[in-house]
Amino acid sequence: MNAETASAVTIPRATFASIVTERLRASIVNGSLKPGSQLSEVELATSFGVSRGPVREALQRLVQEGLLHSEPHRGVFVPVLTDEDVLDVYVAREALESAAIRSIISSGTTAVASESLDRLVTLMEKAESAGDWETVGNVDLEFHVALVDASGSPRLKRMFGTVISETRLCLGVLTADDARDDLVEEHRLISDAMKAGETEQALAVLKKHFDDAVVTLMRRQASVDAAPGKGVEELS
Amino acid sequence: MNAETASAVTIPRATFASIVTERLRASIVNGSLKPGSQLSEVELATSFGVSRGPVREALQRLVQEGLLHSEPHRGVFVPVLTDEDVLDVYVAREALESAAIRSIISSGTTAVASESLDRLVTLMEKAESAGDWETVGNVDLEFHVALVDASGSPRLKRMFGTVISETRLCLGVLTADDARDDLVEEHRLISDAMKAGETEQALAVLKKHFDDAVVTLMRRQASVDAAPGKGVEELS
DNA sequence: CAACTGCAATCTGTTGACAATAGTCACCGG
DNA sequence: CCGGTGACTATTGTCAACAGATTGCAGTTG
Repeated sequence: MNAETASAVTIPRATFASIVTERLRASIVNGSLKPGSQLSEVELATSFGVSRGPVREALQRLVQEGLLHSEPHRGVFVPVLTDEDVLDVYVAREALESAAIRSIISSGTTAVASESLDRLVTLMEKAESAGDWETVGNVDLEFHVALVDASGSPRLKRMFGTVISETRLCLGVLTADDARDDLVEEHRLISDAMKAGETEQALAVLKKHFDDAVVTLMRRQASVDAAPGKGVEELS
Repeated sequence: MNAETASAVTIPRATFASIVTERLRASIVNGSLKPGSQLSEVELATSFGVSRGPVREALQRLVQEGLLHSEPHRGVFVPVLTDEDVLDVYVAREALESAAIRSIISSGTTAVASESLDRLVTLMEKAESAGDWETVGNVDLEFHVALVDASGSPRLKRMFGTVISETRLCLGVLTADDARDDLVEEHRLISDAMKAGETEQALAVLKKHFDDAVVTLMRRQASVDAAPGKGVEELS
């Protein structure tokens, strides 16, 4: 990460706009930028050491990705995800990933897909037995990205990129609390079902996988809401 | 069009960027801007009578919609859709619209969905009997947009917006040549199947609908390729 | 005659400043 | 005490100019 940043500063073969976009996206999904907080163009511009132009471009991109919310003449804000949003993210994921599974199996490229998928599941299992839940969470997402990648559809992949970012947004970091017993196993089941050409079986496991994730997130969100949260603008 | 321009000059209630975006989008989907051609920022700016800022913003929006292709430090181009692209667009559409159908039926909001869907099908049938193929094509797309809208999923809707734009891009204007006998009827079948709660039936018709569209587009593309086309850069 | 190197033109990327709109807040009057 | 009106401020929309990069051409050299 350091090397990338350093080379970016010295030799911006990538544009400032794309750099700012990446940095902002990372800050949003890893939680550095708290949901609900406002992002000022001038503030970001000075903090990044660039002009408003690239910042403006980056903000616009992220708004269209759904990672930021823009209120005209008010400002852009980090979105606060409601229960409906969480549900909706998983509706979108199911749509995309189901299509990917169908596409992979029907096109007969299951073998190459399973190879990378299995590798990731093995990684997950290792991280799980090591109790490294953060890695489990990251590899989890990698698995699903690899799944959609394997479909070979640029558009599925493109759309999934934004949705997976939103997933990260509402996921934060995975902790031991969120880990279900069958979280890792479900990935193995999906990969195996695909390998066996059992389309319906794979889709069923995927759906269960998402349903479980949603209830876990809902429950966590409920506990956060119940807690005397750090209201940003309540008692100012 | 004149009125819009005039009001825009005097009272820009909409921003220049959004105006340029609309105009460009229209030019792209209706074919005024030939695929493969480069769009110069300064050229567009002068032709629209605005600065490069708004033009740049408009171009960026369209790039993210998939209606334009950007090569860093090179410029933005109107994409040339290959057969794989056409296929991929319909893979993406099937993913999204299938999910929409499932979501609508399972959430029991089929009644309200069918109402607007039926209305559009009726419009299509009228246009068809009038031989107005352009209207048939437009209402066709409206039908599918309404279908995804009815799912009530903001993310499905957002993703579909870009894909439907790409569909327009590879569709151009519908002519009598492209019109299949069962084109309009299939929409009625989808709506009816949904109304009856026949999920699998609706999905099957949708798939056939897309498969037919793809072969039609492929055939047309093949004929275009075969024709001694106006190669833009071949014989310079 | 072909290939390589250097230059120039043209485009994008970026900047800083200006202008206008909308939201906010304080003040005044009823 | 409450409502309206005014100015103020923050943010966005827009512009013209500058800088960096890429492409194509021309001149030169093997």
